[in-house]
Amino acid sequence: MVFIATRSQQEMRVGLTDIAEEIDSPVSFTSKILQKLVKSKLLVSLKGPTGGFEISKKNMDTITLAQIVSAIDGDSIYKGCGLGLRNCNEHKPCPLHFKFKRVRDGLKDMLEETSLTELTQDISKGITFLKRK
Amino acid sequence: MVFIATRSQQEMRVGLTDIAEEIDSPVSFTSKILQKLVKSKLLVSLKGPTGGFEISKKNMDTITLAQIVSAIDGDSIYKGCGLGLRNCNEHKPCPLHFKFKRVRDGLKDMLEETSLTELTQDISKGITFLKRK
DNA sequence: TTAATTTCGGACAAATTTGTCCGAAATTAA
DNA sequence: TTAATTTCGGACAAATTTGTCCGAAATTAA
Repeated sequence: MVFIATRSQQEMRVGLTDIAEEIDSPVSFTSKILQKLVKSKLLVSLKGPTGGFEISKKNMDTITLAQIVSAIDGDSIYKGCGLGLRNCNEHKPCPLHFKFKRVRDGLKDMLEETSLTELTQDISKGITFLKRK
Repeated sequence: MVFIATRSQQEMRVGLTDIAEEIDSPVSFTSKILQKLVKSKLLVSLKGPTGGFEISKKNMDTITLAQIVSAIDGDSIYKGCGLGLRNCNEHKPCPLHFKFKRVRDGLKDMLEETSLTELTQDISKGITFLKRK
C-alpha cells in the first residue's frame, strides 16, 4: 500500500508484477491480498493494458494502517485473551489481562493513528525506505 | 505455568490431565508444551504414580514470562520487520520501523518484567482468575 | 516383584496459513 | 475488430501450526 501510494502521488498507476517485485512477495499471493484491499475499497484496480492499481489522493489521507490490517486479516488481532482463556473478561480477568491489554492497546492505537500518507511522506522525504537499492 | 505455580506453592504436584482440563486444552497437546518447558528447565516433571509437574519455589521467582514464551515459541516474536521486509534495519528503516519497534519493545518489556510469582500472587489474592467456577 | 499410574517420544493427522496455477473477464491500443 | 495486456476467481498444493495416538520408559505402592 505504501508503494502504491508513493506512485499514486506521482499520478502513476502500478502493475501487480511491479508491486510483488518491490515487496519481495510472490506475484499470485500478492494478487490475492490486493484483491482483498480492492474489495475493502482501500484501493482501485483497473484491468487491461495500462491497467494496474492506484489510490486516490483523497482516500490516501483517510486510510489508516488499522483499516489495511482489518481488510487483510480481519480484526482478530484486537480480540481474545492473552492466555487464550475463553472465560477471561474485564470482570473476571486472567492474571495477564491488564498488562496484556496495555500492550495490545498500544498496537491498536499505533495502527489507528498512523495514516498511509504519513508513511508515504517519510518515503519521499528519504528518511525511510522500502527496498535497499 | 501459572496453574502449576499456584499448586506448587501449596506443596502440591499436579498431573497432566488436571492441567489440560484447567486451561481447556487437549491433553496430548498440553503434554507437548509441558515437555518443552521441562527441557528448558522451567518445570520439573516426575513419572509414575503420584508423579506430575511442579515448579520449585526458588525458580518461581526468577522465571519471567519472556522465558516461558521463548521456551515454547522461540524468540521469533522479537525479530523481523513490521512490514516483513528483509532489508529493514536501524540504518535503512522501513516506514513503520520506529513505530513498530516501540510497540514490540512494549511487549518485550512487559514479558521480561513480569514474573511467574507475580501472576500467581494475583490469583491467590483472588483478584484474577484462571477459570470461572 | 508386580500391577498400576504417570510422563516421554515419535509418527501421524487435521486445520490453517501461505503460495500456485490457469482460464475467464475486462480493457486498451492499433 | 482484434490482439495484447492486465486483474479476477476458483480450485489446488505446500508449508506450518495445532492436535492425536500409542507404545515405551519410569516410578510408586502394595
